[in-house]
Amino acid sequence: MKNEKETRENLLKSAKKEFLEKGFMQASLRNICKNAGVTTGALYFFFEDKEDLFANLVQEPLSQLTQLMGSHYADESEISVLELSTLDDFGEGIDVAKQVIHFMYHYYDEFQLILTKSQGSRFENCVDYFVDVSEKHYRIMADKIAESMGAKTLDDYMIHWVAHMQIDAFVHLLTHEASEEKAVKQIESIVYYIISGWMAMFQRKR
Amino acid sequence: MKNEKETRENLLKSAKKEFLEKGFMQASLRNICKNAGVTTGALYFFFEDKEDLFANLVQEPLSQLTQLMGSHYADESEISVLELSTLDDFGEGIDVAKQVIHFMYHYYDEFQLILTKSQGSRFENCVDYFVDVSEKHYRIMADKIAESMGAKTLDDYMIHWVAHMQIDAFVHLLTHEASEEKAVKQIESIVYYIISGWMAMFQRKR
Amino acid sequence: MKNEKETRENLLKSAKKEFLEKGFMQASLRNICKNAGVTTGALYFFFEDKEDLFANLVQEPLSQLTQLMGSHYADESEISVLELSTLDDFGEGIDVAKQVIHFMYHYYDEFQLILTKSQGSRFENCVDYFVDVSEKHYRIMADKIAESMGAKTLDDYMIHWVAHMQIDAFVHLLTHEASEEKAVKQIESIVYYIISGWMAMFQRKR
Amino acid sequence: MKNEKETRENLLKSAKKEFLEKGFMQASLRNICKNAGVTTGALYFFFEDKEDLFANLVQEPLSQLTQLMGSHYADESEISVLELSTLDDFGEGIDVAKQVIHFMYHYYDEFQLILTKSQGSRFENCVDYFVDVSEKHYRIMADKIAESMGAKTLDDYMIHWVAHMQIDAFVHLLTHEASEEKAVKQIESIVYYIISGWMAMFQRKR
DNA sequence: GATGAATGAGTGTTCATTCAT
DNA sequence: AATGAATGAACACTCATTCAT
Repeated sequence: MKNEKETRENLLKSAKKEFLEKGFMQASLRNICKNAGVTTGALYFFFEDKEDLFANLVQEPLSQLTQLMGSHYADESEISVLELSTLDDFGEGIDVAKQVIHFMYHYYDEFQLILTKSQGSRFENCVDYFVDVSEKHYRIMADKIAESMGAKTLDDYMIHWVAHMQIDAFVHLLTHEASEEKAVKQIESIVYYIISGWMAMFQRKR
Repeated sequence: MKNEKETRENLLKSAKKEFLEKGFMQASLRNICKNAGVTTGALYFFFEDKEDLFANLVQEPLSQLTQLMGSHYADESEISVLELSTLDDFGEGIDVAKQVIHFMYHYYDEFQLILTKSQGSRFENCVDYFVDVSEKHYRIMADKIAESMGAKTLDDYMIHWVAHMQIDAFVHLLTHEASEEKAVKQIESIVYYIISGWMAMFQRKR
Repeated sequence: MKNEKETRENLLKSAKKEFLEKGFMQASLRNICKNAGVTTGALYFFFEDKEDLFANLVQEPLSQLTQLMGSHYADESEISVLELSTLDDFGEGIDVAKQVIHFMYHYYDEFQLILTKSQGSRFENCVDYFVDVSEKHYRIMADKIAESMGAKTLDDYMIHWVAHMQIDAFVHLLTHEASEEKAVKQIESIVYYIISGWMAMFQRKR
Repeated sequence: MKNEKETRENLLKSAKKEFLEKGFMQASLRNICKNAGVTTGALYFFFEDKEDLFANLVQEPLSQLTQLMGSHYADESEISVLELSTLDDFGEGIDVAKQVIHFMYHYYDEFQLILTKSQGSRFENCVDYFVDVSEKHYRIMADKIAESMGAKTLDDYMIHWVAHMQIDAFVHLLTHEASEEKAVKQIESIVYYIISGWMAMFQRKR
C-alpha cells in the first residue's frame, strides 16, 4: 500500500514544482522525472502526455470551483432586484467571495498553476470560462436593474469587462497576497469598489 | 539592396506574424525566415538575436507610450484636489485615456505583442512598469483626497490593485475590441466606472 | 539493450576516431553519431555533452597516470643525494620512465587524445599539470644537489624548462614512435641525455 | 597616401589581436572586420581567405628566420670537428642562438602566432620545418663526431628528438619569458645543457 | 576599394515521446 | 510497474565566403 501509488504521487509533486517554477511550456519532463527519481518512461505509464500530467494536477480543484460558482449563480438567479440595488447590503456578495477565496487558497499551488502557469496547455484560457459564467450572470442582473430603475442597461462589452475585472480581482489576490487572511482582508474593499462602480453605471446621467 | 531594405521589412513583417501567432518563446526563427523568403543567416545580418528582432518590432511604440504616460502624470501632479473629488468632472481623465487608446490602436499589432505575446523576452514584465507608474500616481492622489475629505486613505494593496485594473482595462480593450472607434466608445464608461468605484472608497462609512 | 551496452561502446569508439582525426573542437557530434549508427539524441542519453564524451575516453587513463606519477615522486622524496649525483647510476629513473611508457602505450589512443587533441576541452592544459608536478620535484632535487656539491642551484626558469622538456620527451615518444618496444629502446638514451645535461649544470665553471 | 593602405593595415592589426586571443580556428573574421571598422567583404579584397590573412601576418618573419637559419647552417657545414667536441667552446652556438632570439623577439607577436596559435592553418606544423633543418645538421654533426671519437653515432630518433628539443627550447623561451633580455639571460644555460647532454651521448660506455 | 546583403551548411543541445523488455 | 534505450525533429545561432553594386 505504501509503495503502490507512491511513484505517481512523486511525479505529481515533482511536476507541480517544475510547472510552478517554469510554466507549462518551459517545464521539462526530463527534469520532472529526474526529481521524482524515475525514468521518463514511467511517466507515460501514469499519464498520457505532458498536458495530461498538468491536467491531473489542476482538473480536480478546477471542476470543484466550477461547481461552487455554478451553485452560487443558480441561487442568485432568483434574487430580488431590491437586494441588488442597495449599496449598503452587499453582504452576500462578500460571503460568496470569501468562500471562493477560501477554496482557492486551499488549493493555492493548483490555482497558481491554472491562473499563471498554464500558457501553452489547454488550460491557458480557462480563466475565460469563469469570465463567461460571470458574464451571463451580470447580463441578467444588469437587465433587471435597468428595468427596475428605468435606466438604460449596459452593453455587452461593459458586461464582459466587469465580469473579467471581477474574476481578475481574484487572480490578482491569489498572485499578490500569499496568505488567505490577508486576501480576506482585502476582498471586502474590492467588492465594495466593484459594486460601487457597477451601481454608478445605472445612475449615470448620460 | 534588392528593393531598398525590402528583406529587413519582410523579416519584420514575417516576424510580427509569427510572434502574434505563437508568442515570443514558441516562435520559430526558421519559420520567420522561410516566410520572409531568406535564409536564417540573413536574419542575423539585420538583427542580433531573437530578442533583438522582437525589440525592433516593439521598442519604438513602447518608448513613445512611456513618454506619453510620463508627460501626462507630470502634468497631473499639480492638479487641485477639488477637481479630483468631483465625479462630474472626469473629462480630463477621459481625454488622456482616449489619447492612449488612439496611440495603442495606431500600433495595434505592436501592443498586442507587448501586452500578450512577450513572455520569455525582456518585455514580458513591461505591463508591470505601467502599473508601477500608475500606482505611484494613485498613491499620491489617494493621500490628497483622503486628507481633503477627512477620510482614511487606501492601503497599498488597494492602490496597487486599482492601478493594475486600470492598466488592465486598456489591455482588455486592445485584445477584445478590434477597432479604435469601438474602443473609444467604451472607454468613457470604463473611466466612469473606475472613478466611481475610486471615489466610493473614500465615502465609505466603515 | 541491443547487445549489452553496445551503443555506448560504439559511440565511444566512433568518438575516439573523430577526436583523433579532428581534435576536440573540430570534431562533429553529428559525425560521431552517424558513424556509430545512432541519432544525436542517443548520445545525450549516455553523455552529458561533448566534453563529457571526451572525458569518458580520457579520464580513467589520466587519473591512473596521475596516481603513478604521484607515488613515484612520493618515494623519491627520501632519495639520498649520493644516488642523485652519480651519472652511472640512473637505473631507477629509467625504470620509472619505462613504467610510464608502458602505461601510456597501453592507452595509446587515449594519451594521444590528452596530449595532442584536447584543445578546447577542459583537458587542454593537463600536460601543464604534469610539468608542475615534475617541476616541484626538480626544484627540491636541484637545491639538494647544489648544497651537497657546493654549487649554485638552478634558477626557476631552468627548473621549469627541464621539467617541461622531460615531460615533452614522453609526449614526443608517444607521437613519434608507434610501438612501445621502439619507445622503450629510446628512453634509455633520452634519460641519459637529460641527466647528463642536468648534472653538467652543477659542474659548470661559470 | 595616408588612406591608401590604411584599411589593409587595420585589418592586419585587428587580425593579429584576434588570432592571438583565440587562435586560428576560433578566430572570427566577423570580429576582425568589425574591430577594423570595415565589412567582411572588404577583407576579401585584400586577402584570399582566412588562411591568407593569417599568412600575411606570419609569412615574412617566418621566411626571414628560415633564411637566418639556412645561412647559419650553411656556414657550419664546414666547421671543424675539433670545435664541436669541446664543451668549453660553445660560444658560437650561443651567438647564433642569441641572434635567433633577438629576431624572434623583434617579431614577438608573429612568432607567438606561428608557434602557439596556428592550429588549423597550414602553419600548424611549421615548427616541424625548423626541426627538419636542425635535424639534418645534427645528423651530419653526429656522424662526424662519432667518427672522430671512434664512438657509435646516434640513431635517427635521437637525432630527431635533440633537434626537436632544441627548437622547442626557443619556443619555450618565447612563450614563457616576455622580454628579450630575460630570454637572453637564459639561453646560455640552455645551450650549455643541450651541448652537455649531446656530448655525453658519445662518451657513453654502453 | 569597399559596402551591404545574403548564402547554406554547420554547430551543440534539448525536447516530448515511444517501446521492447 | 517501470527501465533503459533511442528517435527524429526542432532549436537559436555562427561561420567563412560570395558578389552585385
